[in-house]
Amino acid sequence: MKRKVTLKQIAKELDVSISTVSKSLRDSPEISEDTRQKVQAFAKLYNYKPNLIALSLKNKKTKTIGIIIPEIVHHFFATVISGIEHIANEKGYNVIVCLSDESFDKEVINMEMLANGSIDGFIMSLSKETQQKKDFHHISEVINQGMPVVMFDRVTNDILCDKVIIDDSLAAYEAVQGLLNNGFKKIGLITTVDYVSVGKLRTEGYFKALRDNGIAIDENLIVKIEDIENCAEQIEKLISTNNVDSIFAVNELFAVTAIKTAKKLNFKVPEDIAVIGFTDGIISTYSSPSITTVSQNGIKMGNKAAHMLIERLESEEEEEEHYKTEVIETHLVQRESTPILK
Amino acid sequence: MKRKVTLKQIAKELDVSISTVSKSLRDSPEISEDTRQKVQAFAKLYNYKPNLIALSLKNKKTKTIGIIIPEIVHHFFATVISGIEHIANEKGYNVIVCLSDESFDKEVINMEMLANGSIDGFIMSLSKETQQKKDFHHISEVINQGMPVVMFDRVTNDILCDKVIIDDSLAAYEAVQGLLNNGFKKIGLITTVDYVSVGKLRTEGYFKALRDNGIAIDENLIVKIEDIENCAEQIEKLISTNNVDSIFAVNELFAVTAIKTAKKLNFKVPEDIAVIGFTDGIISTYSSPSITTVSQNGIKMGNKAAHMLIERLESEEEEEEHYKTEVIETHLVQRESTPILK
DNA sequence: TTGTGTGTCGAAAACGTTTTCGTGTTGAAA
DNA sequence: TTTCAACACGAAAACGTTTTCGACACACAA
Repeated sequence: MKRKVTLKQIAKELDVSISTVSKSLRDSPEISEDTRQKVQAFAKLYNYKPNLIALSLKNKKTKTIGIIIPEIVHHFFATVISGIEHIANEKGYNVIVCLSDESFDKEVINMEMLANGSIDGFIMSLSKETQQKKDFHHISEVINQGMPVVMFDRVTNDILCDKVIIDDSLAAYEAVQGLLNNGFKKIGLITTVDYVSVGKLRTEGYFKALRDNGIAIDENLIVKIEDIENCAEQIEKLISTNNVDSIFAVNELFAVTAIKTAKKLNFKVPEDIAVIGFTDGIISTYSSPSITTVSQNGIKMGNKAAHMLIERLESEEEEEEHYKTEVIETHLVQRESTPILK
Repeated sequence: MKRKVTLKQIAKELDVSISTVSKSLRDSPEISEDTRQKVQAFAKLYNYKPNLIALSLKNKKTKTIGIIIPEIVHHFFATVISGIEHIANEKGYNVIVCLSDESFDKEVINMEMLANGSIDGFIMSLSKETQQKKDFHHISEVINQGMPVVMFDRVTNDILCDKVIIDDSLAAYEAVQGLLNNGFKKIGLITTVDYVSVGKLRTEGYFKALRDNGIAIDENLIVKIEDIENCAEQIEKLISTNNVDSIFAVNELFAVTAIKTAKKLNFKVPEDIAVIGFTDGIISTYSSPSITTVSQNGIKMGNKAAHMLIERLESEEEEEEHYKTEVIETHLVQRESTPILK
């Protein structure tokens, strides 16, 4: 077993100083052709590679991006990571991933941990608990220390920083409008509890679409799901006791559960009940029938977030208070769970 | 904006030496009660936290685990990461994730990058291209430098290190045996090309089950899929031209595609064709019909891999050549795509 | 001979820690 | 008064880099 070789060892072997070795390897003109070649040959032979930790310490830059997300076993978040990683890699950055498990405490702990030198900046999406508590001190603290933060998807107005989002409300509006355009009138809504920012926004889009079309809002058609484990029961109640002609669900899981439940109750999808979901993930593609859904391009969000963060990291010093919010466009992916919508 | 405070700054403010500050914060008995309290109070006030990069350099330990996987938008790999992260977090480690995108070159580059000091050890699963080329020099090099490596799922016998796998062959055998026990005779196989280690092993399990039951192997019933994009065509050909009574697919995607294709061709699942998949992911659960499948507990694999790596990292010096291969148990999850199997 | 470059190189600081060792002061024992 | 331990603290090295600055040798011009 041969341990990694250092500048010091090379210097000793070749009987020159450490500085000479360093300069030789960086092709400094200070060094004579002779010694430079000698050093470079030796370094190559022993496969010298500079120690990145030492460089990080010296440069006060780690070339590493910290990602904090609620969970990773989740198609959307996985695609975002993929999008981030791709750009990061391209620009010579590594990516360190921490999961909050939707817990405020874990989010705080992870952020504080990473903030102590391990990374140059954050890309994050808020945990449910954080959104519920509305406590963002850990984030503002990090920003105050001069560490850039980019938030995506689950963001908050209480923090000033770069953000990447979709227009959740508009996307939901368009989906519901699509149903209305095609004659659907009793549109059920399956959504999350209000403190989940994106759930709330999508719900607002649903409201607005109904309002704009002069349709009264029927609270009986709305299901708010707190615990995903037993969402099936609530959905079954919605479908069986109200004769909805269609359903708008704020995520894939609710949508596929709605379809399975409808089929179980002997409704045909889309003939008896049309279903539109949100987030174009693996479920929507492979469900039977496949699900018409609002695409939410995680790769693009990740790409954009990484670009924004890296740009801020590499721009000459902090041009603070010039934060941008990028909106990634969405569109309706038409599949089998609805008739073709005009 | 207040930057992070260092020992040096505290020392200067309090007019003591850096060593005194360091010792005070670590409750060294060398320091008088007075100064210790004074320093600790000051440190708390300014929210001092030691710089982890400096500690890494000093201790030659980063408390970070490097993960290299082919892709992250993949339910199984995501669960493994989740499993790793959970244990890592528990033990005070961070996790840095790199994606090889199934490319040999990216795998090599990422490994070399991380090996230069950024991490203490690797957990990895081989890219397809690496398995095809059978070139593992980058891995043996890393191991040679004294950095522990734990491989999972897609492993190779050419490298000696800790491994976490399932018994792919046995699991496949049992699945196929399950079909045979229930009277199925013409069992189609949808598998990958041979160089994918797990695909090959699962194929072998299929062979062995047929052999043990005295059933001749019919090459017409076997589809090997190279490119996942157009697997539907090959599967359609399998189903339409051979009257298979059941299908064993070596992953979820093949299984769900088989079901969709069968339905398209007006076969009923499971009545006309029963389908068993591999890997209990999101697709198997939410497909219609839901898919009977071999569970492959990614969380457990991740947990185990993390435990093995951390144990090796923290055991007193290298007790080399004592590598273990852990086999995670699997079992058949019975769902709707098959009759109840005895 | 003196002075001025020029070409090569090394010493040392810096990044932020921890830890070993040395040192000065104090008090008490001899 | 001398000696010695105990106490409290500081200097410095070490981790592995990069970079600034100074130094030395040599050649060439004045």
